[in-house]
Amino acid sequence: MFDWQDLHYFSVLARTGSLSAAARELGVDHATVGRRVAALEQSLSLRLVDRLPRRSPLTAEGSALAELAEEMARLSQAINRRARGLTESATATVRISAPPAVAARLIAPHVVEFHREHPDITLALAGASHNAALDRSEADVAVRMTRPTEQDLLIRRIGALHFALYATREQAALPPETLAFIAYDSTLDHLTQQVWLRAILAGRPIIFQASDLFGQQEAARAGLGAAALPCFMGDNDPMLVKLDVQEPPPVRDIWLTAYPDVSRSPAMRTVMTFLADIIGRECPIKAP
Amino acid sequence: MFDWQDLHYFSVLARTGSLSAAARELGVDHATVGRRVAALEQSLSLRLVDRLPRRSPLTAEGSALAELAEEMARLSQAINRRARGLTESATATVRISAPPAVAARLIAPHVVEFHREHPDITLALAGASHNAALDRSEADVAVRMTRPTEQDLLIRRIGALHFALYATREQAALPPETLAFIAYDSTLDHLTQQVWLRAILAGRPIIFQASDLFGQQEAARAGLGAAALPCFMGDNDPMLVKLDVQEPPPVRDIWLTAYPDVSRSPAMRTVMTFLADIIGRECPIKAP
DNA sequence: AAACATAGGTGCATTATTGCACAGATAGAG
DNA sequence: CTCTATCTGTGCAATAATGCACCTATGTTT
Repeated sequence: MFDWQDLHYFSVLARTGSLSAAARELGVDHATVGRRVAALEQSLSLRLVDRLPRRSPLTAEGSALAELAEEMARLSQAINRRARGLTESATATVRISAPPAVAARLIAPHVVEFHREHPDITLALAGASHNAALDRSEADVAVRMTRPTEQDLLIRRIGALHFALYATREQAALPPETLAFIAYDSTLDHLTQQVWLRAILAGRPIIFQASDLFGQQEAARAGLGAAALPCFMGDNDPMLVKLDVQEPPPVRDIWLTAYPDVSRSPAMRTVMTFLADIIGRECPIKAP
Repeated sequence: MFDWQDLHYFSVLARTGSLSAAARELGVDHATVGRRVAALEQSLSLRLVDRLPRRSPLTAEGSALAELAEEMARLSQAINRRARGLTESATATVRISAPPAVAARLIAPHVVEFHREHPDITLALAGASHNAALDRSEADVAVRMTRPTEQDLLIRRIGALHFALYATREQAALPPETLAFIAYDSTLDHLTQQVWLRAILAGRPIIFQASDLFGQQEAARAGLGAAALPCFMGDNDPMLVKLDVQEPPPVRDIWLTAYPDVSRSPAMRTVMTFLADIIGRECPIKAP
């Protein structure tokens, strides 16, 4: 089988009429075009080109083959177009990584309206406790509760997450000194809201430990005790009320991060705008 | 534009399912196939293949492009077939080499009827004193008066060339001891018919030496003397008559020779049959 | 469970291809 | 007719591609 690239060079020679013109279009030396076409002739055992001092007209055989070569050229252009279409539709699947609660309660509820406005963009939302590695393409864009430290990332502050203490009405009506508490397990003692909760215990017990906010919320709804929840969870739960606490509750910045070259694509811009909007509305940076 | 040969390698990978299988079919190293497909992916900005430890399945995008690549492959096979067809019609010009007299007087007069029967085959007839080098493609087929010695040639005896002494009627009517003779020059003393002629001189002179049979025939027609000519020349010349000679005239075999692979082509078979027929009719192996 | 065969990735030496510079030829302009 | 610009072919140095050997991983066979 002949080298398909030799045929490519021949097809351009056939269309342009000279080695030099073909070379200019292909971005190679005229000698290379000459050698490639000669290699094709040898491979096919056929004279495709009459070699004159200043011209290289096609032979009759060359003209016959040029038609098929032209068809190959059209196919290769179709492949390029198809590839571009696939590339564009490939970036129209945007993968988001966010802390589980943020993913499930802050972002997921708004995906319906996003999809209605942008049916051509598919969102893939992953609730992840760990920071997704953008450098390994684990996600295209990430929502983080701590400011990313990587140098080459695009980083934008999009919101402020307020926490508060929540319990059922019955639990809230009890004498404060009889309250019991719901918290994370001790592996997460470093979290800002966990530090705050331990600070307000005042000798009162943590009677339930859960590994995520969902479990804490469910236990609080069941009347087990009081839990430190993000306001977007507590405020939107009709069974829970906010408890007053002397110590001011913590606030954590919400960050959006992605690689700059990826974030330039239209689909990515659209998704990043969407995330900034809903998080900005639910967790505004400036207190209302 | 991507390298078309990269696409070729990808099309074989797509069809065979593995780098190793593609490499075997293409006759290259599996590493080369891997690199070529990677180059294609880079050029198209697309992931075509999932790289697993023992497999390289196509991605969805890869499958989509594989269809177009397969179409390119079919076209390239059509190009090969078309090229072979053109090559075969190119060999429909058959080049014949024969001794000059055989070419001009034995073969050339019959080319008209050959062409009428085979308008698609072009004959190129060369009268050559030296043996055309078939190994250097100086001719496709040769008529020889000596048996070729090359090992790998196809060799066939197609006729017997009879010689005789010819002169005009006036010369033939003279007393035999007064005859003068026409011969080749001394560089051709080794020829069978020249040896025979010198043997029948009986002291009579060679008064004219020519380098070819045409010159000898023209001198004989002019009444200069007697010449040893092939019968197909002498018998077909109304101005010449055959002279009786006691010593039996020589006979030389006529050989047809060509390379076997070339002689298998239909055009070559047709031409070789034509040569064997006309030479067999004019110079039969068995005396009539 | 162990051994064997095969697949894919990678570094490096070898081989092939390419670009560059130059020469010869030709067509067009002055 | 002469000069200029451009085209094509070729030798050689530089660059790129390939094959080879080796390593790791996996599936199959014993």
